[in-house]
Amino acid sequence: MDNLLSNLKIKVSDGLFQIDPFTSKLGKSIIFHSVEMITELGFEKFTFKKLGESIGSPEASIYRYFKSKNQLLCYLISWYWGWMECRLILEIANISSPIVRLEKSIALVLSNTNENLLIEEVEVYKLHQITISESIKTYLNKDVDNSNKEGAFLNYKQFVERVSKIINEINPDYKFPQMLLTTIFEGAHLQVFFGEHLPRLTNKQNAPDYITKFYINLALQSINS
Amino acid sequence: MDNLLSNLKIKVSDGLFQIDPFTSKLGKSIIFHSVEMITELGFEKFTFKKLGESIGSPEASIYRYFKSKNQLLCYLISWYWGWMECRLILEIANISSPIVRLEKSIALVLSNTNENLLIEEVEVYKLHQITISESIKTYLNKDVDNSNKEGAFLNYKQFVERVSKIINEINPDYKFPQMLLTTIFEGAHLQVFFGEHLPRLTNKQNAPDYITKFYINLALQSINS
DNA sequence: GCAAATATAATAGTATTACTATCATTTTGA
DNA sequence: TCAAAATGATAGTAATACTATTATATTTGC
Repeated sequence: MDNLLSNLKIKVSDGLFQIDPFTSKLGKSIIFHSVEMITELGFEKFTFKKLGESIGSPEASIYRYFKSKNQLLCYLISWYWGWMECRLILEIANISSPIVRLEKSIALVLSNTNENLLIEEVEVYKLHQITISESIKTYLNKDVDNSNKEGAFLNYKQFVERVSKIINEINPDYKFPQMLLTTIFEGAHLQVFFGEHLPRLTNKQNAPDYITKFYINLALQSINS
Repeated sequence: MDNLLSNLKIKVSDGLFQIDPFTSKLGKSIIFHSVEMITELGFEKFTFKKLGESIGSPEASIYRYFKSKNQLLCYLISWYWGWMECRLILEIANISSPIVRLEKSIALVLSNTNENLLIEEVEVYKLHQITISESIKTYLNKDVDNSNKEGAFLNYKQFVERVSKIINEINPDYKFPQMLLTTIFEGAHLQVFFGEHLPRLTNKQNAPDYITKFYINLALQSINS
C-alpha cells in the first residue's frame, strides 16, 4: 500500500491554504508538527506560537501558509478524508458484492493503521485520532457556510457520496444513504471517544471490532428493510 | 405542562457553578443572557465581557458564578438534559407499550417547543438550538475527564440510561442500548445542522419529522433483530 | 432597626492569543 | 548571476480569559 500511495498526491481544496504546504520544507514541517501538537494538546490549547517554537520558525511564517488555526484544521481533516478515499478505492477494488464493499467501507472508517505510517509528512495514525476528537469543530461553528464555500468539506462529501452509491447498489430505493452514513461515521468516532472517556454513554466490549460490527449491522438492517 | 414544570427545579451538579445562578437576580440574568448570546454569536465568539455588557454588570461578577465560559456551557447543556428528562417522564407516563415509549423518547429529542417557553429564566427553544451545535464541545476536549468528575454529563447519562431501560424492556437481550441511543441522539442533532448548512451530508425531505421517523426505524430494526 | 455578612460594582492589571506589519536575509531557479 | 520569492527577526495590536482590590450596595439575622 505504501508504494502505491507514495505516488499519490492527496487533493485538498485550495481554499484551505494560502501556500500549498507540500511545496516547501517549512510547509511540510508545519503539517508534521501540527499533527503531533494537536494530538498532544488538543485543538483548543494548540497555538501557532507553540507550533512555531517547535518548528523553529516564527509565528508569522506559519500565517503565510494558513490564515488561521481553523484553516489549518480544515486542511488536515480534508486531507484525512482525501486519504481515506484513496484507501477506500484500494480496499474495495475488485470486490463484486456491494454488501462486502459497504462492510469494508464502514470498517475502514474505524480502522487505524497500526504502524505510524508517514504519508506526505502526515502521521496518519495521529491524524485519525485528531479526526475523532476534532473534526466536528471544523463545521459546528458560525463560520460553517464560509468554510463550506472554501471547499473545506468537499473530500468528506465525496467520501460519503462514494459509499452512498454502494448503498444504492444494494437497495436502489433506499432514501437516506447520506443520512445513514454520516450517522454511522460520526457515531463511530464518538463511540471510540466515549469508550475512553465516558463509558456510560456507550457499551464497551472486549470483543475486537465490536463498534464496527454494530454499525455494519445497523447499516444492513436499515438498507434491507 | 408549564404549570407542572414551574414547580420543578432542574437539578444541575454543583460542580458546574461557583454560586447557584438561580439564587440571585444577577445569576438568573447570566443564564438568560448567555442563552441569548450563545445562540446569536456561537460559543467561540461568546465572551464574558460581552455578556457583562449586555447584562450591565462587570465581567468579574460573572466569574463569581461560573469559573469559565466552558463551565457555563456545561451548566446550560446539563440543565437542558435535566429539563429533557422531566419532559420525558411526563411524556411517557402511563404509556404501557415500551415501543411507543421509545418512539416518544426519540421524537422528544428532536422536538422543540414552538412557543419560546421560559423556564427558570431559560429560553428553552434557544437552548435546544445551542445543544444541537455546541453540546459536543462540552466533552470533545482534553478537559473531559475533569468535567466528567465535576458531574458535567450526569444529566445526559441519566437521560440515556432511562431510555436504554425502555430498550431492554423491548428486548432484554439487546447488548448496545447506550451505543444505539447516543448514536441516535447525537446523529439527530447533526442531521438538523447538516440540513441547514451541509445538505449533501444528509437527505433533507419535505416530509415533517422525517429525521424522527428515520431514527425510530433505525432503533426498532436494531433492537428487534 | 442596626450591625455584620454578603453580594455587587468599579476599576485595574496580567499573561496569552490571534493575528498584522515591516524589513533584513537567505534560498531558488531561469 | 541576478531577480524573485521565501523565510527570519522583530515589533506591535486588539481582544481574550482570566485575577485582584477596594468601595458600595443589599440582605439577613438578631
